[in-house]
Amino acid sequence: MTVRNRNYALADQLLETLEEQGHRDTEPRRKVVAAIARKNRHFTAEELRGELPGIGRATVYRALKLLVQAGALCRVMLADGALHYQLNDSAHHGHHHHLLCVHCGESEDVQGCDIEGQLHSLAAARQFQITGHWLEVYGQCYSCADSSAVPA
Amino acid sequence: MTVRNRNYALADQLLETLEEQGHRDTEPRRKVVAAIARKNRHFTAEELRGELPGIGRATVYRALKLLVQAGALCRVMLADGALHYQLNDSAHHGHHHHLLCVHCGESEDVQGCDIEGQLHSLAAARQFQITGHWLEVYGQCYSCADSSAVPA
DNA sequence: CATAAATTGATACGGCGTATCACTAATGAG
DNA sequence: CTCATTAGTGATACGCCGTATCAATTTATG
Repeated sequence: MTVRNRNYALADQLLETLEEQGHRDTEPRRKVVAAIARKNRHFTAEELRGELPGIGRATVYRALKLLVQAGALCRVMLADGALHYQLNDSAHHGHHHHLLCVHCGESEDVQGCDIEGQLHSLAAARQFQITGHWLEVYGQCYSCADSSAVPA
Repeated sequence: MTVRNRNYALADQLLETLEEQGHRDTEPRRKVVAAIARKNRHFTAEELRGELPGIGRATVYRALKLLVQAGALCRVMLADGALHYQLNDSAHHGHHHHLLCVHCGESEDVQGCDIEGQLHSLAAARQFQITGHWLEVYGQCYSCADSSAVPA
């Protein structure tokens, strides 16, 4: 499957997700979703908007919100506090975390971590009922750590 | 020690911390620090500012930034995305996390959690070098969970 | 095709933090 | 103590980001 086709398929899938939630299939929405499907890393709302001249700001933000609600996108907080969006791997639609490379911006999903369990046992001791949490992990991915090592 | 005296002592301690960092002891700064010392829960910059009429906005924000840098305050992200500030317990100046009650706003510090260790072993398997992380835990504290239970 | 309902996008607003810059206050040397 | 240096102040304005509003448009559906 070519990149072009993969993106088309993904875009269609995203649109379909929205339709399943009762949202209409509109021309601007199609364009927003297509632009998102082309992304291979996390992005900001404004970045996306810049790629969609002629489409209103509110429309872009609305689409992002709907996709987050539908679970197709997730919000990622970068180390500098900037909010980014990232396509959810279809295998990772549930709750997961990210290893964010502060160097190249790559992110890896973390699924099988037992942080929940640990938090709950910790909270139980204090009779605190956990309803949710937010975790971001920052660092360097393999290739960035490798290339920055031993510059001499 | 009375509450009043405790607050004075804390304010002095905060000012001293700033002076150790090479910052001057100024009248506006003193007032900001005093207002912070009076806080017994997390607060927003604007909330603090509201309590300091006559003091410039920039001054309040600058003081907050300095205190965060000095480790006397920490930034807390609430579940709704609002950034709050919270006095660091002098025993908790190092890295720690919070259990935030979304009901009453109380927060409890979490020190002895092994999340770091867990993250590192997880990252090691992917050759990802962790340099930092951000974790907030949301839920209900004991008294809020208690009072909201069995309303009948 | 006609109607009802959702969507769009221009505009404006609001929150939040920071840059600028002339003015003021604190500090330290003499 | 006095003066010069330097940090700090605060009014203002700016910029980013997200959202409310609302008239006009488009979509879905009977």
